[in-house]
Amino acid sequence: MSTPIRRIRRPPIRRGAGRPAGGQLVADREQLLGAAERLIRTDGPDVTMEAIAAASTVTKPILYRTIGDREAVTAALAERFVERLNTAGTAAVEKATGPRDGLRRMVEAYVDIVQDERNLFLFVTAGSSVADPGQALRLADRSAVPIAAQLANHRRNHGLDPSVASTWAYGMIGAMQYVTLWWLRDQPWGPKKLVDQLTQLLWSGLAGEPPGTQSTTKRRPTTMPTTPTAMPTAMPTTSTQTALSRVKTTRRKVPS
Amino acid sequence: MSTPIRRIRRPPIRRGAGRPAGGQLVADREQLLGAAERLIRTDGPDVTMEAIAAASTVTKPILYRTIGDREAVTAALAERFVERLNTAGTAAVEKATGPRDGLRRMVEAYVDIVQDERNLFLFVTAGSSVADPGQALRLADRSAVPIAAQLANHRRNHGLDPSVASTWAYGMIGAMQYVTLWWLRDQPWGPKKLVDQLTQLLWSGLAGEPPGTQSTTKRRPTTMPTTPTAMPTAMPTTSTQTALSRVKTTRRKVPS
DNA sequence: GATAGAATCTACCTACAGTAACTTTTTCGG
DNA sequence: CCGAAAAAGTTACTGTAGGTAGATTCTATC
Repeated sequence: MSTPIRRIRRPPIRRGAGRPAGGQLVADREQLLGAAERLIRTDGPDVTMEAIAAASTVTKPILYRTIGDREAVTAALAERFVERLNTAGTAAVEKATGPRDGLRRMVEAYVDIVQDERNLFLFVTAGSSVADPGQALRLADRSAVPIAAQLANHRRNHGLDPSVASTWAYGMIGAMQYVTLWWLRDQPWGPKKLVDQLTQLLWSGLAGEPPGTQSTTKRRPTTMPTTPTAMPTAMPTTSTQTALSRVKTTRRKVPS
Repeated sequence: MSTPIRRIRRPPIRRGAGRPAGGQLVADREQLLGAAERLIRTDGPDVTMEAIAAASTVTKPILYRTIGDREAVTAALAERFVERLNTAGTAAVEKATGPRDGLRRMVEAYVDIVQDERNLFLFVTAGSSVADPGQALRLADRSAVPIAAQLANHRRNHGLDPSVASTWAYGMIGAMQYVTLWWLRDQPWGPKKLVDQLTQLLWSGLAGEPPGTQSTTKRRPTTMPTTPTAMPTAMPTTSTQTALSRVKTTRRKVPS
C-alpha cells in the first residue's frame, strides 16, 4: 500500500496458447449469455466470472471482451429476463376480460416465471454492487419505462394526471419484487394466494376494498381511529399486538 | 486449486504489539457503529471493513470481534436506521388527523430521513451479497414485522381478512424503497411531489381514485380497452406511445 | 514468403474479506 | 510477591475473485 513497486516480469515462460486453428469466433454474445443462464440455473445465483467463462468453454478474457465486466453480464441477463417477463405478460394479458383481470393475469405470469427461474431472478435482482447503488434498479428500469408509458397514456386518455406514471411504475415493480423475494424465502403459502394478495394490493392500495372486490361499493371514509393503515417504519405504538414486533437480533455469529 | 499445499510459516518476525497499557476497551459496539455511520455519511456507501475499523482508530480484528463480519455490520446499521425511521414515523403519525393523513405524514418522514441520510440509505439497501439473497430483505424484514402486526390488528378489528398483512407490508416497503431509490438517482422533481404521489399510490393502488380523493365515487368497471392498468413487464402492445419504451442499452463499455 | 493484425491463452496483479499467530498487560490463585 | 492463565491488541498473513498484460499462434494481405 505504501510502495507500489512495479515488479519486473522476467521469466518469459510458456504463455498463451494462441489463436485456435479451425474456425471462427469461439463464442458469440448469445452463446455466452445462454451458458451463463444455464450455469446460474443449476449452480445458484452466486457464480464467479471464471465459472461463467468456463461454462461456455472459454477463458475469462474472452468473456470480458465479448460482454464486459460483471456488471455488464448482470445487465445483459437482466435484459433477457425482462424480455421473458414481457412476452409472458403480454400473452397473459391478451386473454384478460378487463383491467383488473389483466393485472391479475400479469401478476400470475410474473410469479410463474420467477418461481421457475428462481436463481436467475435472484441473480438479477440481488447482484448489485455497493459502489454503484443505482444498479439496484437494473431490473426495475427496464420494465418501468414501458409500464410508465402505458400508464401515462391510459391516464391521459381518461383525463387523469399522467405525471404520476413513473412513480407508480417503480412502486409497482418494487412491491412485486419485494413481496416475491420474501415469498420465495419464507414460502408462507402457495403461489395462488400470493397472486391474489398482490393483485388486490396493487389494485386497491392499502385503503383496500371491501370483500365485494368490484369497487364502486360503499366504504366509510374514516375507517380507523387515529392509527394509520400502516407505516413502513416500525410502529409499536398502542397496539394490542406487539408480540410479533420482536425482530430477532441474535444472529451475531462472532468469528473465532 | 488442485493441491492445497499448507505453506509453512517459518520466519517468526515481530508480530503483534500487545495489550495497551492504559485503559479499558478501546471501543464498544455503539462507538464502532457510530464511527461507521459517520464514515459512510462522508465517504459514501462504498466502504471497506478496513476503513470502518480505521474510522474508530481500531484494527480489523477488533471490529470483527466486536461486531462481526461485513454482513453483521450492515445488519447492525440497518437496525439503527430502522430505529430512526420508526421514531420519526411515530412522531409524525401522532399529529395526523386521519388515516390517510397519517400515511402521508409517515411517507414524508421517510423521505426526509432518506434524503438526509442518502449514503446510509444506499449502504443499507444496496449492500447485499449474491451469496445470500435473502439479505436483500434486511431493511424490509425489520420494518415489515411491526407493520404487518399493526395492519393485521387493524384489519381484524374491522372484520377484514388479516392474512394479507405480511404481503402488504412487504409490498409497501418495496414500493417506497424502489420509488425513493429511483427518485434519489434521477431527481425528477422535488420531495413534496414525491410524497404526494407515493401516498396516493399506496393509499388507492393502481385503480386510483378520481380527483375527489374521497373514494365512494363512481368508477367504470372497464376503464380500458383490453390493455390492463399496467404490468411490471415491458409491454409494447398496441399503444399510441412506444417511443418511451426504448430502453437504452448502449452502456457496453467493453474493456480495453 | 514475410509482415501486420486478429484471436486467444496463460499468468499475473490488485483489492478486499477474513483469520492466525504472536506480544504485552492484567489478573488472580497459591 | 510470583508465575501462569486470561485478556486485549496488533501485525502479517491467506484466500478468493475481479480484471488485465503480454506472449503466442493463426489468418489475411502485399
